[in-house]
Amino acid sequence: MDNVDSIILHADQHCKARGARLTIKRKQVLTGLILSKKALSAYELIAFCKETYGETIPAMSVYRILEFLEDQVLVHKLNLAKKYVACMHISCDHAHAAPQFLICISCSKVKEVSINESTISELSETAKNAGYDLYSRQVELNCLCERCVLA
Amino acid sequence: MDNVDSIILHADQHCKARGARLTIKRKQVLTGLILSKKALSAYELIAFCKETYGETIPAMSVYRILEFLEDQVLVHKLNLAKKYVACMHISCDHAHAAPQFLICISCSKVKEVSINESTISELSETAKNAGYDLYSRQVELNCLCERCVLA
DNA sequence: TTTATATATGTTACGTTGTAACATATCATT
DNA sequence: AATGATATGTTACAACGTAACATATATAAA
Repeated sequence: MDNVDSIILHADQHCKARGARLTIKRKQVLTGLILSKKALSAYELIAFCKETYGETIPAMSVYRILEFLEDQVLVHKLNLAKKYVACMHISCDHAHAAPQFLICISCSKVKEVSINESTISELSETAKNAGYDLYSRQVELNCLCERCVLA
Repeated sequence: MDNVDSIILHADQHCKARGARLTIKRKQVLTGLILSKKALSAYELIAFCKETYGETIPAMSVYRILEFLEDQVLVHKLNLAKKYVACMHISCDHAHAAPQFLICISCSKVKEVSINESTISELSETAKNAGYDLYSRQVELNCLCERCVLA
């Protein structure tokens, strides 16, 4: 899988272009998320770095690294699941529509899809009418994936 | 505010009709949520019961009580905020549409509104097309309320 | 190159949310 | 009063997350 390497390289350039640095530890954490088929918690990422690189990154650092990766839009935080996923647009440079995250509550598999503009504006309108402003256009939904819905 | 008492009485009858018991401690916790202008955490409810009734309810019990109240659809759990609110339909018996919770991330004020059937089915369709089944029709959105959006 | 400055990471010590496993108390019925 | 079901208490802990302060590493300027 040197596909990962090319994604990392791309992310590296993306950071440089924004005047930010994708350090080794940041790359390690990001690699964990890219390789994972599911959302991972901060502590699962700590375990990954330990197993894969022999690095013991303290929790505080991992949270800081995840925050950095979020700021670079390389990673999304799933507040519902308290886990993290690599952005599905990490390799394509195009802009990001409002994301809808489908999170399997059984296996943590996550799919990031774009929300219809009409849907997000309906949600936003409904909120507006109630006197609330959407803080984020990210919608997270607890689901069951195809596999888990059978089990 | 004997309005609260009448709500509690109503909830009591609602539970009885379902063969469940609204005990004193359950009433105390529910009262806390009814009186509160905002979503409360389990530990905030423990503090409320301590202050208001002199009861020190252990965390384990409060979580069990909240689960009971959820089962009776008297209370909703806001997974995004890790807090709880009284159901806004607690006094009216009519059925519950898919709820959309607007949560102020600054002050925890929450408004529960019904989602347009079209909106929820769009979300559900999008999920379906991606191979996911919605586990719940509850949508939670981080917002800023009118007051906090100014500050 | 060395110094200064900003950026990144490490350390310690906690706070919050939540639960497993087991014990006891309270209620409803015979 | 005895029994069985329901409700609550106790202890001990796990996971998530951060504040405050210390150190290391990179980058730019002298």
